Amino acid sequence: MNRSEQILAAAEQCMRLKGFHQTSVQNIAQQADVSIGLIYKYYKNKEAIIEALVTNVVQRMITLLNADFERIAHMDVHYHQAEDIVPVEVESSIILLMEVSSEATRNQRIQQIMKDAWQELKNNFITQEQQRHPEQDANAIHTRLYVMSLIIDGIIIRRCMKQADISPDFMPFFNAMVNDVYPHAPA
Amino acid sequence: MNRSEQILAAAEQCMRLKGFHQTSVQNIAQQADVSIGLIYKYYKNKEAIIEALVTNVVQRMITLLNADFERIAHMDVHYHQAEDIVPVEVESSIILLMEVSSEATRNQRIQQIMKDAWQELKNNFITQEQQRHPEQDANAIHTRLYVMSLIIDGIIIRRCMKQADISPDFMPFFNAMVNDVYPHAPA
Amino acid sequence: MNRSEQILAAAEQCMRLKGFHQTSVQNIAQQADVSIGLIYKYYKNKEAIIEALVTNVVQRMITLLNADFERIAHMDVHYHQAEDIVPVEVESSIILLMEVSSEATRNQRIQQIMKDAWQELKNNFITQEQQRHPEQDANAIHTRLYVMSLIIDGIIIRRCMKQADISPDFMPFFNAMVNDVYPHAPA
Amino acid sequence: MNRSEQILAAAEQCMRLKGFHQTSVQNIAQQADVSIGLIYKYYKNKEAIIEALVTNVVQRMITLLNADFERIAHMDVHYHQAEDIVPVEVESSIILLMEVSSEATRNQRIQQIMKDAWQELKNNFITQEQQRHPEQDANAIHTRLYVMSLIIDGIIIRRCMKQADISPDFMPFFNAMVNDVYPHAPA
DNA sequence: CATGAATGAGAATTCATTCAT
DNA sequence: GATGAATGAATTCTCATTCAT
Repeated sequence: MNRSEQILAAAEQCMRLKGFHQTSVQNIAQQADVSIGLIYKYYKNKEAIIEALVTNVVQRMITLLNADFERIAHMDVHYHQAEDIVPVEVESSIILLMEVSSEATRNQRIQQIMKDAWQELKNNFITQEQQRHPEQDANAIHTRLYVMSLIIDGIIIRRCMKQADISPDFMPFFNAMVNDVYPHAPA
Repeated sequence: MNRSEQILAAAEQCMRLKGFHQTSVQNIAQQADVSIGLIYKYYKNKEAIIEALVTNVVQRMITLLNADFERIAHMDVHYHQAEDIVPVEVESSIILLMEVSSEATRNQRIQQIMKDAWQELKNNFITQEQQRHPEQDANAIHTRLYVMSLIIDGIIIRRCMKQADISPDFMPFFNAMVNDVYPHAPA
Repeated sequence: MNRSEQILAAAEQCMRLKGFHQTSVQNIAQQADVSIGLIYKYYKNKEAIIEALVTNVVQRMITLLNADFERIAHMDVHYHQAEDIVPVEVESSIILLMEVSSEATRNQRIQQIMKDAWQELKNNFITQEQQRHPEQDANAIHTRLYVMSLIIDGIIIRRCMKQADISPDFMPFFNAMVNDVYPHAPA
Repeated sequence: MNRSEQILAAAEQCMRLKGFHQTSVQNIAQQADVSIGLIYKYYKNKEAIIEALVTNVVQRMITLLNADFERIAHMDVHYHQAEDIVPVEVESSIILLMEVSSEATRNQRIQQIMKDAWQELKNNFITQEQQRHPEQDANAIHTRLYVMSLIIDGIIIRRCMKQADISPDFMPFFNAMVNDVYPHAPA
C-alpha cells in the first residue's frame, strides 16, 4: 500500500466514524501516521481527499453490487436472512454513502461521481442479463435492476437509520417479489 | 410563530442547504433575523438546536407517513406516478433526514429520537390497521409496514442520490407488490 | 479612536517595522491588544487591512505634500537643511511607501489607489498655483510639480536607501533649481 | 552558467514577479529546474539567496550607472526622452531595488551591501571626473553625482509608482539643471 | 428581553529546511 | 553530487460561546 492509499485508508477510517466535515486533516495525519504536510503532497486539499474517497468507495460498491445482483438472480429464492440480500460489506459502507449523498446535494463533482457510478452499474447489469437471457429487452431488465436496488437501498437505510430488526414475516413477501422480478429463477 | 420556532425554522432552512455542521450559529441568527445572543437564550448550544430540529422534522415526517400509509392502503392500486407513492413533502425533507441519519451514527441522542419515532409510527399503523381489519395479527401488519416503507425509502433515496427517473415499467411491479401487501385493497 | 482605527494603527506600526507580508495578523492583534477574531470583524482579511492602510497612508501623504509644495513655493529659497525640503513626517512614512510601491507592482487595487492619489495631488497643486498666478498655464505648473516631486522622491529614497548624508554643496544647486522652477519666488 | 548562477537567475526571475518573501524555495527550485536539496547545497538558506541576489543586482546596477553618468556627462544636453536619462536596464531592476530597500530597513547585512555599493559608485565617479577635470575638487564632484542621482532616482520612482508620463515641458528644465551640474558639457 | 462586540481554540494550508537514498 | 519525500511550526481564517450593556 503506497502513501496515497495509506492516507486514503486513514481518511476513510476517520470519516466513517466522524463524517467528512467533522474529520480534520490533523485527524487523518494522525491515523495515517504521517505529517500533515505530506497529505498535501498527495492531495491538493481536503476536498480532493473527499473526492478520492468517494470515487474509491463508490467503485468498491459497484463491484460488490455487480456480484450481488448476479448472486440474487441465481440463488434459491427462499432466503432466510436479510443479510443474504445485502451483504455486510455493502452495509458497512452505507454510513459513508449517506455522507456522500448529503455531500452530493451541495457538491456538483460528488453528484457527478454518483451519477456515473449508477450508470455504470446499470450498464453492467443489463449486459450481464442479456447474455443470460437474450430474449429480454433492456427496458425490462432495467426495471428489474430498479426494483432490486430499491429494495436493497430500503433495507440498508432501514437497518442503519432505525436499527430495527427485519420483520420475520418479511421473507415470504420478498421471495414473492423476487419471483415477480426474476420469474425465471428456480422456485 | 414564537421566537423559538422562528429560530428553529431558520436553522432548518440553513441546514437543508448546508448541512448541520456547515451551518454556523451566525448563519442561523442572520436567517432568523435575531441576535446571536438570543439564540443562546432559547437553546443551550448548537447541539440543542440540532436535536430540536431533528425531533421537529421527524415528528412532521411521522404525521405525513401516517397519512400516507393510510392513503396507499385505500387508494386504487393502479398508480401512474412515483409522486403518488412518495409525497413531495416527504421527499423535500429527505436531505435533512440523510443528515440526521449520518448524525445518528455518531450521536446517541439523535439515534434514540429516530428509534422512538419509528416505534411510534409502527404502533400507529398497527392500531389503525387492526381497527380496519380486526382479523389480522400484528405481525402481518408489521410486515406490510416494513415492506411499504422499504419501497418508499428506496424510491426516495434513489431519486435523491442518483436523480434517476423511475423506470416506466416499474409501476406494474409496484402495483403487484402492493396487491400482495394489501390484498384487500380495491383492484 | 475606534476599534477599526485602533487595529489600523497597530497594523501600521507593525508593518513599518516588518513589512506587509512579514507582519502576521497575530502580530497586529497583539499590538492592538485585541483578539484575532475581532480583527476579522472589522476587516474581511489581511488583504483588506493592507488596502485600508495604503489608502490611509497615501491620504496623509497627500495632505502633507499639499502643504509642502505650498511652503516650498513661498519660502525663502536659501535653504540650509534637507529637512527643510522634505518634512520628517513625510519621510517617516517612506518605508511604508516603498512597501506600497512593491505591492503595487503585483496588486491592481493598490496600484489604482496610488494612481488616484497622484492625480488628486496634481489637481490640487494646479488649482492652488493657478489661484496664485493666474497667468500661468496648467502645463507649466504640472512641470513644476513634476520637477519638485522628482527631487523630493530622490531625496527621500537617497536618505532611506543609502542613509548617506546630503552633500554640503548640494544646497546651492537646489536653490538654483527651485529658482528655475519658481522664478517668481523671492530671492 | 553554473549551478549556482542558474539558481540565482531563477531566484531573480521569481522575486521580480512576487517579491522576496512571496517567493518560496520551491518556486525557485521549479524555475531553476533543480531539486530543492540542491539549492541548499549552494546556499545555506533562503536568506543567503536573497543576499547573493542583492549583491548581484547591486553590482550590475553600479556598472550600468557608472556608464550612465559618464554618458550623461558627455552627451549633448538636449535630450528628448526620459529614456535617454534612465536606461531601460536600470529601470527594469527597480522593482527588485524597491524590495531591496524595504528589506534594507530591517536587515543590517542588506543595508551594508547598499552602503558599500553607493560608496563604490561615488569613488568610481570621482576618480573618473578628476581624471577628466583635474582642476575640480572631490566635494564639487560629489555634489554633482548627488544631484544627478537624485533626479534619476526620482524619475525611476515616478515612473514605477505612478506610471505617470513625464511632463513634456520637463526636458528644458532638466537640460538647464544638467548644465548647472556639468557646466563644461558641450552645449 | 435583546444585542452584538469580543474571545480564542481549532481548522486548513503553506513552506523553509532536513535527510535517507 | 543530486533528489524529493517528509516534517511540523507558523499562518490565515472561522465559529461556538460568553457577557457587558
